Amino acid sequence: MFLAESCAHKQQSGVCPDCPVRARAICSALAPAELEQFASIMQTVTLAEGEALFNEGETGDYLYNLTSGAVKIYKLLPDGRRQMTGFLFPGDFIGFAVSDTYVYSAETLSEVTVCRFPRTKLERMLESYPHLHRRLFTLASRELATAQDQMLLLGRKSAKEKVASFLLSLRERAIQRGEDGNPLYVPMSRSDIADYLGLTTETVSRTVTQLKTSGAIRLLEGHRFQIKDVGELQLLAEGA
Amino acid sequence: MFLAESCAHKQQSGVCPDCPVRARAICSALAPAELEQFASIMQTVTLAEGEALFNEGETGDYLYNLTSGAVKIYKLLPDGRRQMTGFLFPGDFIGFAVSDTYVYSAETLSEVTVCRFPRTKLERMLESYPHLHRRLFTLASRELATAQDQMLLLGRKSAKEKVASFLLSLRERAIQRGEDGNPLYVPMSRSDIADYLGLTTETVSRTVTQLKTSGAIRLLEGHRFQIKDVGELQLLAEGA
DNA sequence: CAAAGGTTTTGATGCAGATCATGGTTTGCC
DNA sequence: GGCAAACCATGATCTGCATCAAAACCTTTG
Repeated sequence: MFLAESCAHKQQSGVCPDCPVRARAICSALAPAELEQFASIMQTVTLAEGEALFNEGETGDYLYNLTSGAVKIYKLLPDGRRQMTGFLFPGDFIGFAVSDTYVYSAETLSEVTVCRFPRTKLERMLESYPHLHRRLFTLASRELATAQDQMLLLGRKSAKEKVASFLLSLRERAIQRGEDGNPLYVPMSRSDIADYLGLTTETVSRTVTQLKTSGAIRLLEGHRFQIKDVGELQLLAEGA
Repeated sequence: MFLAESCAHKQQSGVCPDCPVRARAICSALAPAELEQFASIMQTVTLAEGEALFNEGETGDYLYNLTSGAVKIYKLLPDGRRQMTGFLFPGDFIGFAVSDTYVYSAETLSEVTVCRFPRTKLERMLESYPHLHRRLFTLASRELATAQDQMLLLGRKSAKEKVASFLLSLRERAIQRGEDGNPLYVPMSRSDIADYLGLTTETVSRTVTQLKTSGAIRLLEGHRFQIKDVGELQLLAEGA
């Protein structure tokens, strides 16, 4: 059991354009014949901007792997207050359910394509490939670490620090996906960002204007941010 | 491969008093002979209140399983602001490192005993028991779900909602460990609670007083809270 | 291209919780 | 017993961000 010949991967996450199962996390650990097995239970689905993949509380029938576009996941309070818990990009998994229902809602930020796996079938199949759980564990641990960073941000950072940290972490992830991250594509609205950072749209807007005025960033056409001074942002992100 | 005869578990987490390896998450999936293997690389360590298990940034040489007492884990900003990312109780694992260094600090809240596993040895051994990764994945997924709840709390709840939610979740976990959860043992200081909830000690103190005055709770001797009205707290926790 | 509806920006005002300050209580230590 | 060091509670004041309001801008559609 080692890397499939058909597809020499350097990363454990991301999108693999060649394999029938597009997720590096899975396909880099399987032989071509095994891959076919997984591909056989999977469907490729395309969704328009603003569509829901699923809502919190629904039975978690499917697990998704995002292959293009971006997705937001969030939780709601009964009175409608919303907290984004993450933004997902190509290569990310969506909808691993601890219980039998989804614990958050997921909605597209752009047109997206996903690989959709029926949960029970997938879990049954995973039984036969126990080493894949190691990959999944690694992915979950990594997500947990970023969740902890986000707690630090939400609990202890100022508005300016939050926005600076947000832009830097988006950039970081873009770079990890192999993009150059500058200009940075920011597909989410002010209100999405606000709900991610525990702020209001007004405060996000004001803070972005401040960063623009101070010369750290510049807004370009089509949801793109040019980061003019990374060092400046890094200072702002941790309090300067 | 099924449950070890020596030890019939109902839960996937918690402390197993009978097994050499005290963690249910591990021992419930292993045969007695396999258990011995794990026990052979493990040390049982006792720590006094206020001692550090490790600090953020240090090389992650050990993984711990808590068998008695309580532990706090937290992250710091350069200027000393602190965010608690979790409180850990018997049965919980501490120190799974994504990178080769710890991504948070861990410190005891009381006298604790832990099982200490050298990380590289443990990882080498886990290679031979791939099905254990499934357990670990489940544990990590569960932690991720509580991290998301905590993000909702930090980003979108008021001080009163935060404190009420905190008490309820402590109670919940005490019950899951088999305690009755009322009166509730709260081993952490006001300042620890504040740093967990993204508040100041003063605000925590005032809010607790409010809950006391409104009759929802009562303070007892020895860090114990009597919860007089669970329903009231549940209403407060989500905004009422 | 005008009307309509959404999103972003900007300004004025308000307030929840931070900050600052003080005293009380408990704990440990010489 | 006395003194320092934590911890907790509570009052007075301040402030960063929320809220409220409205204008500017952008997108869609008839």
